[in-house]
Amino acid sequence: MPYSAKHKAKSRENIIEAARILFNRHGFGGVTIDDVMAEVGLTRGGFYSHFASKEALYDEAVTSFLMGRGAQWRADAGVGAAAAGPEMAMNMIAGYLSPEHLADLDGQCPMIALPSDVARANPQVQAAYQRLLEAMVGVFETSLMGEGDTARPKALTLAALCVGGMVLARTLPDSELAEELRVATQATAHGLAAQAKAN
Amino acid sequence: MPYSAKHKAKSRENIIEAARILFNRHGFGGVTIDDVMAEVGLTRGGFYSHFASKEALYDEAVTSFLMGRGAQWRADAGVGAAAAGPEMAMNMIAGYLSPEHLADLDGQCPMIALPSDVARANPQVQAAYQRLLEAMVGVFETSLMGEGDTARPKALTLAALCVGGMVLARTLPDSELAEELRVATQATAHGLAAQAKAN
DNA sequence: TGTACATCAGTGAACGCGCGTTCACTGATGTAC
DNA sequence: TGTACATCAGTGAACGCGCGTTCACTGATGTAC
Repeated sequence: MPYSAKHKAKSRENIIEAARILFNRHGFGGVTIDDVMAEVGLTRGGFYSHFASKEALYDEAVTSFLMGRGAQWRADAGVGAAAAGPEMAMNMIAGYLSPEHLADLDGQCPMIALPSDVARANPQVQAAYQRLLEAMVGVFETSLMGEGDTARPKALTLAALCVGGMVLARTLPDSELAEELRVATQATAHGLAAQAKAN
Repeated sequence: MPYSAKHKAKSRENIIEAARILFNRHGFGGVTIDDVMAEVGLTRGGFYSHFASKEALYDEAVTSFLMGRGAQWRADAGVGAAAAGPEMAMNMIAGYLSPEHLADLDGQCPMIALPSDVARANPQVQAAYQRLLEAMVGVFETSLMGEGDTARPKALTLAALCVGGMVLARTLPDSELAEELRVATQATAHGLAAQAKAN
């Protein structure tokens, strides 16, 4: 048998990683198969021995964020740690609405980079996107569990604030206004997460 | 002179109106010049006697929302009325995060439909988008003026909540989750807008 | 150890289609007389 | 009032390019003997 067993799997991973970054930067329509393959040092033709179509790659790229960097974020925030509390939500908000995340075009969360693309993509891609949101909401909900009935709606609201703030900040050409928006959104989100259970 | 003076202007308006709706539904890349012209009963070739390019049309379509339906919304919310107060913000939130707006693919605010398109469009389009946001923030800020220092950041946060909630709800394939998100976001936004100045 | 071989990841030319844009032309309209 | 005319909004064929996808081929690799 030619090539080691892992050779092709490695190429596949490289392609997905390159795709995730390029899609984040330029959107689905702004990236060509050529772009992706060139990025990993391969040529156009080989693509279809790895993926059925460009859309299939898109799906994989979104999912890879959830499993990779997204999982890292959740771990950093304290998910899975023995004592889950409001500080888990606080950590997530601090990271998601951070200046670093706003500046990180390559590594950013696809929920920020791709919403209008996804709204018109096939159901598989939309499902991958929804899993991203559910993971985020899940972190908030777990973190705020002590609040009882208000935990769930508050978790959803925090997700909308995080994503909404970043989407708008990313889209605005005026970077001062973008930063003002990021700061205001972050402060409010922190406030909501820290609010006493009495609410 | 052939044709009445208003004939061409009317065609131009029709094209922009059709474009606004189609772009809202399908995004920039999902709409062709043919689609737009066919919608108003004209043919492809005539387009370029009205607009320099597809991107120029995109710009006009976003701006037309601001001037048309967007202005209507602001008036409905009470902008320009003698007594501007928190209820103006409440009205805006009620309308923006309403089930009707969520369902209205054609008439929706372009900030919801097009964020990732715009983030990669030319500066002129981005500027048009920013004016949309500034109009919305302006309404909130005016409405909350009584709060002093907190009015501005709160206005920005409310805009992020409104747009973020709708963007996510629109993107989710699970309509129950989408509705849950819309309701939670709306409730929080209402709460923030109504909060005592003491905050 | 060295050589022939089978496999298959990757190559790159070609295909086909869609779409933004151009352009020579048409025909409906209002005006001049 | 009626007719010739100039204008220009709109027509539709054609162009050119990009890009997703296909396919016959290549050559690097590990195995068999």
